[in-house]
Amino acid sequence: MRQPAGFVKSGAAGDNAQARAMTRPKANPFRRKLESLVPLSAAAGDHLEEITTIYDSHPTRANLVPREDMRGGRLVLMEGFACHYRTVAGGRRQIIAYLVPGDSYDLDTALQNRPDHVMMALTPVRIVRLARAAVADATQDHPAIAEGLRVAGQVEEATVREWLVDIGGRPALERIAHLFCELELRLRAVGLAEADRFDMPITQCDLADTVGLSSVHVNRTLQELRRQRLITLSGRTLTILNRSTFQAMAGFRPDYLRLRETI
Amino acid sequence: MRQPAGFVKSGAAGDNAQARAMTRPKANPFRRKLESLVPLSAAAGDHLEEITTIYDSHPTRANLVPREDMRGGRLVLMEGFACHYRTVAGGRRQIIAYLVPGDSYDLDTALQNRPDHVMMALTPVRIVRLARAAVADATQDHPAIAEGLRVAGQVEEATVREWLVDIGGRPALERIAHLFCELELRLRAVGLAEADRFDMPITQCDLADTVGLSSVHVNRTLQELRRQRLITLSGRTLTILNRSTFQAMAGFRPDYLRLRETI
DNA sequence: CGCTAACTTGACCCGTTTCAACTTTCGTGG
DNA sequence: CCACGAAAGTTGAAACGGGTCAAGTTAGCG
Repeated sequence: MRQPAGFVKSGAAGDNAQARAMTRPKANPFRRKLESLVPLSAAAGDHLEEITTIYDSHPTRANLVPREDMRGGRLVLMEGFACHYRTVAGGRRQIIAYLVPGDSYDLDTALQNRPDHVMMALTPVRIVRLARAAVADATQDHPAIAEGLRVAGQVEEATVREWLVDIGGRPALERIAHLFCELELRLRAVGLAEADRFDMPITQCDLADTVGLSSVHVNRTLQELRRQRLITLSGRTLTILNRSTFQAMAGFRPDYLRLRETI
Repeated sequence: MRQPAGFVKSGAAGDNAQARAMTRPKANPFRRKLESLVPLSAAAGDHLEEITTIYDSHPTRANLVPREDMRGGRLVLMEGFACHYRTVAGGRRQIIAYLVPGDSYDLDTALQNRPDHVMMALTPVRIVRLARAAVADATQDHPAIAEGLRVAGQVEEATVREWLVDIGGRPALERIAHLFCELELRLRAVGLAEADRFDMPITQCDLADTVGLSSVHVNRTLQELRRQRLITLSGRTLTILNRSTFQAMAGFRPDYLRLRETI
């Protein structure tokens, strides 16, 4: 498999309708994300949509947030996948966090990281850059938005701890399964997963750098997950075949994501 | 080796003077901790000392913060080591963070963790419980204190990410070495390490649960570190024999601790 | 002065890595 | 539109790091 098509092409006519439904959220993902964490008034939700209409596109592997501008601002991912990683002496790379549509992060805290911390697009992405003032306005006008962003930050922290536990001592099968459980819920929260099926454009190398395994072993583990009929993975579409069994096997408990409804 | 002596005995007469100097900070560790992160006025420093005079003691393995009281308060560790861990199905345990003297954490965020998140004393400890009002007063009277606590929180987050990178893909020797480098700097910052030597009361089982190895392998790795003359470890006293070599071997770079002077 | 927690050691086993070749997929340029 | 090239995925064989089990030894504390 190869890297996903760019937006120009995928936006063109002739697309498979189902694929579009799965990758194109019906509502603004930033709004949906915060709504998944805290109750939002219609006015607050509308406000979020208004400030996230102007975005720019970047291709796979683009380095997001290299510049010093936008101090105090916030980056919002509207479409595509990105990741936050750190390089280690020896050429290794550790992915620390994924960003999926609706996720955002503070540019100030990003800028005080070491230069070996990088934010990179894993697929073609669309991002909105909110200026400090825009964030300040939104949070002052709508306390629920401030609360939502605070909770989102706490979830981020909790997620890193969860990954630490996962990588610290679970065998390969459970590690990867746990990651898939998390992605499924996060994507479902913003309307990008239905019927336990979602678009998973992450390469096996990226997965390896996430869970601390070699890409060869990730490949074999994915085959094992398929062999045991726990998932299907054709093309870029991942389906979890029996959610409760799968979650139990992975030792996954969704509490740390703080979703208001976990379905 | 056995678990460390309780405070009653260690405070009694007949102690080795050097050992006392190493385990008894000259100044208030909470003050020193925040001073190591941000400049503090004398008034702010004195204020910190004033609010941390009343503490209570707990023995090794005591579960800290079980109660629902103290909402909005803050727990400050004044003496001894503690850790934050999570248990996993299968009996495994993953230590997520260490607390050394001067470290503190917010009881609100602690209380919204799952019940399988535990804060436990690794040695006999003395802790101060600051009520919400005490924290609010201190941060309002002295903005530098608020800033210091904010930075301390950011350092905590950065430390978890650092551990993730460490555990994600470094061999045993470097994993443990990296942890020792971090502990040395954190203890030095509060005056509990001198000449690259410090009191390391963490058992090999605890180390194992921290770095994601078996205790047997931790034991062998420690022997290997000694054999290579990188450290000495007699009783509970750890000495790093050649700091710059050791840090380089461990891939350790102290930036993430945000210490004002790294020496 | 014995009990118990912590540490140590040896042998064997298994999960995972490494290396290297090969196949498939897909984007691009001719 | 096809062919080429590069990125992604797949496979096998061999080596190794680390795990497990089980039996010790040491060292503090009561």
